[in-house]
Amino acid sequence: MTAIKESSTIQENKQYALEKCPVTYVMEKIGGYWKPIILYHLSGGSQRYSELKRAIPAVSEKMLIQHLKQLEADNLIIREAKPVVPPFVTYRLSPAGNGLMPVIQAMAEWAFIDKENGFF
Amino acid sequence: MTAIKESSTIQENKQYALEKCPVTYVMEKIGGYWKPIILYHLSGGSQRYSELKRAIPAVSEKMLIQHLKQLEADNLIIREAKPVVPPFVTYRLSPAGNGLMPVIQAMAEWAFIDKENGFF
DNA sequence: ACAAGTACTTACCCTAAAGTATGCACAAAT
DNA sequence: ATTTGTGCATACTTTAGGGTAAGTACTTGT
Repeated sequence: MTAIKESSTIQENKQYALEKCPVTYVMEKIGGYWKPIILYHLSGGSQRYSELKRAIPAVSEKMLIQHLKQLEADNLIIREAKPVVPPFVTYRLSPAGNGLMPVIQAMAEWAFIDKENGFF
Repeated sequence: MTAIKESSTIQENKQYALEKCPVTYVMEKIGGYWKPIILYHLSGGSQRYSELKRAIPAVSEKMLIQHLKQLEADNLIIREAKPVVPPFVTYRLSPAGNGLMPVIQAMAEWAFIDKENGFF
């Protein structure tokens, strides 16, 4: 699963910055490139693993589960597996994950405004 | 300045995803770990380079200028240099950068709520 | 008998991003 | 005369993140 290493200078410094800057705190949780994108795709309701995979073709399977596991560990999403075969696993937002929707929404809105204005 | 390479599989795939997912679009602009943090510190008004440095001690100088240059290139911040010595350079949000404030605000708010609920 | 679909896991490798360190130009202060 | 501060640039190394590929277990469809 390629765990994330914890020590090194940046990790320690981050620890310090965490207490000062709320945005830093958020970046620790959804700072990766893919996490906000995954959360966005879950904003419409629960999705199966394979649905997410198809919805985000740019992400490799490894990255997808890795980030799903991390999001689950951070209590942002909830995994539900039905004990059938073939497997049937769905992911959905937790209450805490739902609390992030204003962030994701704001992102989506800004993207549209930005495109309208031709800033790209 | 260590420029960012453009090609490779992920870049091409991102290109595709860009047209489908607004959040992906946003991540291309402020997806790095530091960018939202920098923007947050500029939300209170213009800051000198050295002020930013002190405000975000966890970031190395290299990362700081690198991201400031990228943010400037993406028209999210504006650099102003007074031709004096020692140099006097300030950074502030551009109109487009200001449009991102709802995102940053939403992040900050979520961080506070999350901490209150003891989700960490 | 074989392929296909599901939700992963694991291993190996490679590269982009970040760390570290140093240099620069110039002026004011000590 | 040396140090201090400013806003960077540049080289050199390390590491974390991601790519690719293969395997697993079990069932349904052909």
